[in-house]
Amino acid sequence: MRFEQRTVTCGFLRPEHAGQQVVLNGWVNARRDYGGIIFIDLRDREGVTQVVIDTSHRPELDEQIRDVRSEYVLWVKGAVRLRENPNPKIPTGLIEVLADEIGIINAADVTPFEIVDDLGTNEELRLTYRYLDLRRPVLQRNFLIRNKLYQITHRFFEEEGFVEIETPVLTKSTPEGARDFLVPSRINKGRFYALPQSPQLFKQLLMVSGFDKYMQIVKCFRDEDLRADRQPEFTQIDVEMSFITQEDIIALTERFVLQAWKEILNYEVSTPLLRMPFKTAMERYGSDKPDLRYGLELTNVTITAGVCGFSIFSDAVASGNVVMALNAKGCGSFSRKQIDELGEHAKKYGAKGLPWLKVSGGEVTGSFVKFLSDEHRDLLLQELKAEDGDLLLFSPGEWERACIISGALRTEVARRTGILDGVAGTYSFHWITEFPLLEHSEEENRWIARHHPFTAPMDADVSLLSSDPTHARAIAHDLVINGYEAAGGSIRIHTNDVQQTMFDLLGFTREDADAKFGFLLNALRFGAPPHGGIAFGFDRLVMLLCQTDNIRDVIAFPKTTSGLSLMDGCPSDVDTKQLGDLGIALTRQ
RNA sequence: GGGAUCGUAGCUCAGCUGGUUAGAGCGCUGCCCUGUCAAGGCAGAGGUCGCGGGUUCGAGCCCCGUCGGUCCCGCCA
Repeated sequence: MRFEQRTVTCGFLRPEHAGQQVVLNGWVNARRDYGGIIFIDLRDREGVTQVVIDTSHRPELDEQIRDVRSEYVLWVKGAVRLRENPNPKIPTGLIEVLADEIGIINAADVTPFEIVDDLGTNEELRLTYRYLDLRRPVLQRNFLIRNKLYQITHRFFEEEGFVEIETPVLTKSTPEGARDFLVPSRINKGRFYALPQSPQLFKQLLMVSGFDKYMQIVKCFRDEDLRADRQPEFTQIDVEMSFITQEDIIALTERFVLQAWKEILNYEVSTPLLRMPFKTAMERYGSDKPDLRYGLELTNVTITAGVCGFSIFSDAVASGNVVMALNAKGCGSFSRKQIDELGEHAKKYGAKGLPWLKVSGGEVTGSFVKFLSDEHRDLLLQELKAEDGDLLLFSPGEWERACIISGALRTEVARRTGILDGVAGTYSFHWITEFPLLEHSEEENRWIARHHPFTAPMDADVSLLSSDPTHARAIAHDLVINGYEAAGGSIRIHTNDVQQTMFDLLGFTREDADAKFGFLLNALRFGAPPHGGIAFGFDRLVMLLCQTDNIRDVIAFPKTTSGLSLMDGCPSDVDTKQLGDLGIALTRQ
């Protein structure tokens, strides 16, 4: 099959090229047939160029392109000329190519969906034919942005003196944290590798080795349930440094984000970024990754609520719980049905109900107003700065749970009132710091690490480890962008004894700790430098840069929420020979 | 593990309280048309209502199961 190679792409030509002879290669985006004259829009990843077939100019072409339909692959040779009727909607809209010769490079069946941007097609079909979906300009743009971020990342960290080192993909399964994807070992039957949830331990060991500044763009794997912003395999920018403090990590991260947003979006991130302790974030926004593009802050009304006479509140407070409240500004017009829907939303996060008050025309109504004295009612209104037309939503409960419920209501109210739409296209960057080091697992009835068990406690809180572990804070930092956890890291424990103490606290026996993390404990005995780092969720950064809230829009071949790849059909059955080689027998088909 | 929601033509959807031959737009096929770019006109083809079972005189619609998509809670050190 003969075809002439392109001399320009489909996005290249402009009026100054008029008169030039060119060759285009591309896909048929659309065909408009007028009998004597036919227009073909030819598309490649750079753009679309209109090709004109004029039968009075080249009568033989009419027969040649008779069969040409959408998504055929063509080569076209012809002269560039200015259009009679320009199309201002596309960059090449001032010119067209008058075809002298056309060849069909390959035919195409009718595609299962049209290759257009404003596609209503459901994702199931798009993922089944992902290679066609990826022809759509909107997705092509996302992957060009993704590529830009790869390049910026490598350049930035290179210039900062970092060295990229690859860590293993076949690693040891560790019990803490997310479920591992396991890989059976054929040579060592009955034993398994695990795919890394992150290269955490390897990068710490590289610090012990003296590599000082390490980075890697690396695939990580977590066998947990999926979400709109979560895939089982994902990419992170993994960073670790020695002889540094938390300030160095924060400053480095800010320089990186500044550069990425500048180069890709020409957006000026104003640094230094706001920092907020975990506790403040929870109290004011009900989240450890609050979206700060809008206010709508929460209020802790525990003191007033405790004595207001409403037993749900006073009982909660009497048992050591709190009452958080949200003033949903201007939502006083919400119907009973809408308020009930908010209540249902709150219940998803563990609320038992949703007490509310409404201020309308100087009148206060609500689910529990009859239990309140005028004095306590007015006090609550005052604390919440309630004005006419406001809706007040209350969440009694255990502190963190009550905050989370109120925070979920905050987000939902922002969505329903159009506040979220109003901030689309803007960015808010900030740090959350001073995370609790530990949290208590009811399920396992022991302490578990909130971040991971290698995170160092804040110097001021080291003594709390033995006396009051709940209140020990970690030297940890999360970068939050528009309500997404975009990066997270910490200063690590770099001495054997503190790491051992941590494992003790987490309920590991010495033997356990040794069996699972002995190699780390050993390494910390041989002169480990103080170190720390951060890991960026690469896919989430790309999501934010592309302004999509679906992680599948920035991953070329993603899985569905049940972990399937609809295109190639994995995970799939394997034959018994393969299983036999691995020494594996299935208990159930 | 749990909740919500969806599955009808190639695509997007409509289809009332269970009742005749399941509709529309786009796409597709054919013909016409020399300036369109969401081309237009005329004609036409195209359906196992995701799958299996049940209730009923009768099921796209009701019930049970199952498969798949999406969103969320739990989970995600």
